[in-house]
Amino acid sequence: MNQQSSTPAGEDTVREQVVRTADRLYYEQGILSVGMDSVRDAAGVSLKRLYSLFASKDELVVAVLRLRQQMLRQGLEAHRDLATDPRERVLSVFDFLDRWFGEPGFRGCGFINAFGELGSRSDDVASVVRETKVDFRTYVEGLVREAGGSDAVALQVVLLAEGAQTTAAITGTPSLIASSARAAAATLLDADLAATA
Amino acid sequence: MNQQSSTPAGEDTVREQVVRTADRLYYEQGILSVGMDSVRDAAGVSLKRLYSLFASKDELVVAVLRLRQQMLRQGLEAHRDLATDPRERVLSVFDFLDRWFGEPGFRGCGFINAFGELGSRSDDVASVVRETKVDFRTYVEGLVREAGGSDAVALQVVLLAEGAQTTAAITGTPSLIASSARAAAATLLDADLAATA
DNA sequence: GACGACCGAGAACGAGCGTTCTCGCTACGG
DNA sequence: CCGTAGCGAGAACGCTCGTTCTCGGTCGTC
Repeated sequence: MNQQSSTPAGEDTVREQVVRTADRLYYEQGILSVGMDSVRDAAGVSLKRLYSLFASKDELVVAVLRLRQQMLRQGLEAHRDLATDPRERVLSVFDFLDRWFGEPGFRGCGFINAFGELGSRSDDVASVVRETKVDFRTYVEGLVREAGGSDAVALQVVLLAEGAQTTAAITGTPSLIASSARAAAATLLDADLAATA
Repeated sequence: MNQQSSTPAGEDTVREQVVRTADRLYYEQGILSVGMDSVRDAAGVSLKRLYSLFASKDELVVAVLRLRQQMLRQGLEAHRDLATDPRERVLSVFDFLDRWFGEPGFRGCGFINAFGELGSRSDDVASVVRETKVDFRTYVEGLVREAGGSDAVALQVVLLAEGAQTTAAITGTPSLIASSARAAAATLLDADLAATA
């Protein structure tokens, strides 16, 4: 009990801690394989407290996905901000993916996994996943526009990124996948710029 | 009882009928949401018979995925054989996808869905999915080679196809996705041919 | 110092489901 | 005509897991 708790800030911290713990377990083992008991044990809170923070497992899952969405966004933006050239800023998406794929414990896109596990059972989960994918597409469209590209090529870049994630997850040998997708995106972007010029 | 049964051929037919029925239910509702009872009801066989044909649900799932792999292959080849130009034969992959995405009840790639649901629980299922994806990649590499393209561009075509499936499944609005991926593949293939020429 | 509200730990409950068991019928062989 | 093997229908069992309940202790308050 190293938490003073009982302050509103303490509550927020506990909630965040639970979400982070659940995210890790869910991503490692799959959402359906991780029961509330496991979350309780790993997060060190009681079931009662768990259910006072989240009315149901569904709500916890949604909170986890929202956190993950936020972290995804931050990772993308961090890599984007390393580049100044608009073309490079588009391609930074694949640098981010490359780095991610190489991390130990990479198990594919958490949103796609969640959709596969729960998409047909929970409308809330399906909505959050869809929302995230729309966000990602909008993000890429922004970068591509700044590079002078069309929304059509932005969609193609999105398809490459999604395909890279799926393929990296399933084959388990993601070494060349992100760089291959990056090269494809560069070719498509350059062709689009040449065509609309 | 319109089956004379007791002949080996009859057994095969029953088995096939069960696999087909399970495939439909699994694809529509997700594998985890369909119990053996539902398969029994829909296929019109007893549980005993079900378990005499398949030792476990896992075995049934693997059989379903193998059937689906076969049907996928046949669909791809049917579209491929409509074209004679090697470049068009590569792009026929996306004509197949376009047609598939437009079908009522399209719910994404059954293998990716199965992997999301069971990949972390059943090694057999994970293996079959991986195997299918490797097969697909090999198939595309064959087509691309005949068009004079490299394996590198073949991988890029695969990434586009995978990304199209994922995106079409999650957004639920697959109208422009396959044609967009097709155009991207054409651009990449042409660029590769020009580069290696 | 006593009382009451709160909270953690874990038991308990109920539903879903994979798998097996039981029972009764049917059909075939002697 | 009888016995028996096989099979279909569905009950039953055991496990998992989401959710709720119970019990005991603790801490703040009068």
